[in-house]
Amino acid sequence: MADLNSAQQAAAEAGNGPQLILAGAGSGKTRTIVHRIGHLISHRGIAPHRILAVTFTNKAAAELKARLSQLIGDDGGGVVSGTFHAISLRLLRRYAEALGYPRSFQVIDADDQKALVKRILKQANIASDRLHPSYLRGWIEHCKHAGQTAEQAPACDWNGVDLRGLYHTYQQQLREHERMDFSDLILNCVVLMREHAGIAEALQRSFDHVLVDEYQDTNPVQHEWLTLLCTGHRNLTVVGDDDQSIYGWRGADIRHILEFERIWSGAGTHRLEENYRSTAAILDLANAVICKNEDRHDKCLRPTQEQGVPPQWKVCNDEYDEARKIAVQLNAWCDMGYAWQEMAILYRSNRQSLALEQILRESSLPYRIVGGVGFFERLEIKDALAYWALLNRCGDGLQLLRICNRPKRGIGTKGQEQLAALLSASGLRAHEWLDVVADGKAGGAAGKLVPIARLIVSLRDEIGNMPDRGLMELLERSGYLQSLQAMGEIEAAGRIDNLHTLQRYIELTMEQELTPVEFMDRAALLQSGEEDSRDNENTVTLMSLHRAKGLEFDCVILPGVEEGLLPHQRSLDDGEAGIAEERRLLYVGITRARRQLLLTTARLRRLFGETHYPLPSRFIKDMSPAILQHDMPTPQPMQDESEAGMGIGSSVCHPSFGEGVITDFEGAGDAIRVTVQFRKAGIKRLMLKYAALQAV
DNA sequence: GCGGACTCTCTTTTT
DNA sequence: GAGAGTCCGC
Repeated sequence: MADLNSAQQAAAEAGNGPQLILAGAGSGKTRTIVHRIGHLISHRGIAPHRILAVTFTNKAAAELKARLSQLIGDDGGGVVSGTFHAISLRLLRRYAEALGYPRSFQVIDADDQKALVKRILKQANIASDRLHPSYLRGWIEHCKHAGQTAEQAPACDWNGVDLRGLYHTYQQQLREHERMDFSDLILNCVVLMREHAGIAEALQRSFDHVLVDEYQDTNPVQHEWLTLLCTGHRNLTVVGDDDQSIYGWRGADIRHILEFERIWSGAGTHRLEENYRSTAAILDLANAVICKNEDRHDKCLRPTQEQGVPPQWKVCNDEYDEARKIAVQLNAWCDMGYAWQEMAILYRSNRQSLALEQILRESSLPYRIVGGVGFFERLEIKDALAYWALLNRCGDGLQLLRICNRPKRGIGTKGQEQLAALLSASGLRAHEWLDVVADGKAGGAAGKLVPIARLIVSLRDEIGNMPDRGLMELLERSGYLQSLQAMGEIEAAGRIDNLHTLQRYIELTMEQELTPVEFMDRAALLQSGEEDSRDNENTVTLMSLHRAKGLEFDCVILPGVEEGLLPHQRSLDDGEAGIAEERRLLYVGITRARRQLLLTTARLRRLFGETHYPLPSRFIKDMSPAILQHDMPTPQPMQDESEAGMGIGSSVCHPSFGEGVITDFEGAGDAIRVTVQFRKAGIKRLMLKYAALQAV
């Protein structure tokens, strides 16, 4: 406890009952939560396995475990910790049968989920311009986040389509495939507790204390999950920062943290406002941005570090110019003695990584991109896992259909439909049915599967009880590896490389004596790169702002601080709430930085083959040049600035060119010539005297 | 059923 | 501008 300041200590030692810990960015949140767990164990005599610690990401869960082992040793002493999804899945494995699912059900990933929704719409003869698959998927997700099953969902008519009915069909199909989607993991846990008092009581009795990290990002169904679990002892400790709530689109409701004290009567509240991470200059900027938001717990980050150098804002010509300026800055930081791994580029949209990647590669700067297509989402990995699951007697129909024609075995759409029907009629699990196929007794299109079925069945005998064996042989002898070659040599080499990585991963994981089903769970829940060995490599990190939550770097660059990108175009539809969340996103980005911070804006940005002329983000206005150094060629104010209310960065309106922003000027008096970046008309240089510009 | 060429869409963030 | 979807001839 000696490591803690008084606020942290009070939070860590707080007594029973609901506790709200409002922890600003960089205020030692994880340290406090770890010490609270340590305190519960060593001072209050709570058994470690009766403490449940919930996080949102696998990375945060791993971090928590590591810090716990550091503090109390012994592998964290048996504290139960994991993401909402991982813990839910663990519970469902035990109780799935109460929901009418076999215990061996699998998780469906985003890709297969999308394909399923499409198939349902096709079967129902609904064209995508009438109801878009992604809209339906989104609507169903939305219901699930709100805790509504297909029966409880509100009736909703969309262009004459009954959405609730389709939700129902979707759930039926999932059930037929013995699959749950990500949201089901949480919702089904809640349903389990709602409908089975016995199970609910058993779960409530399993834990004495529940702690939740990043509480600002809980959605209603997660809230109910916690409520059901903590009914009785009410020992719920939540840690979070309403200013960092950035998952509204995933159903997160910021009111859970704003109104915690009302929802949980008698709750203790603790505020951690001392920031140990960033320089005072960076915190000034962060505070200036976030204090403009209205619905928030009133608090302010207090610096403990030195003043530091002022953050900078650079305006660039286009995304390539931006990337080049970024490369120059990274090199400059390197010369100052910062390591590459202490630098990060955090963007709003993953698409922004394209130009950055290109320029960084040309500049021979070491970088790595976090995010994008995850390891377990790759085509060859999904194929291989499908083979592996069938080999290890846990593969389902979706997996059989996935590999039935890879490599080509002459089974097209019709053949696959027939296979699905045959499998369903057999009443067997897909992996069991393979035995029938191998005997040549399945008939129809299954005839084409006889060789592969025989291969699998014979390999099963060979590997016996060793799930880490046989995969590569199966891929080789089935002709799968050969079929990859059709993609071209280089591409195939990369994919085969991935398959070897998978093989190593299987061997490594199987040392922990997991069952094949448990292994598949891990693959389903694990995001790529999170626990990658590449974490240790000395490279600049590129990732989305969302992914950066919870991380910190000495040097941070936030590219694309523009209208349309930050705030994002799509967020504007949500009005004030949308803008507020975008502002928090910028706040999260700023507070990732310890020492150095650079914001950039491009005057021209090409997106989807179209050219845009974005204006600087509205948030720039909240960061005065006193706290954000504007990097402009001529930083003096214009003579008539006070009179016309204009200067560099001012938004203006022109009678024919429309809206724009002043990016530069030259000359003086009547001869002032301004450079204006118009939203639609592009860059124009105009005589201020005659241009009839109006300040907006 | 397959493969090639063509068209068309769809572009925020993730467990 | 790329990836997915569709059509068509073999």
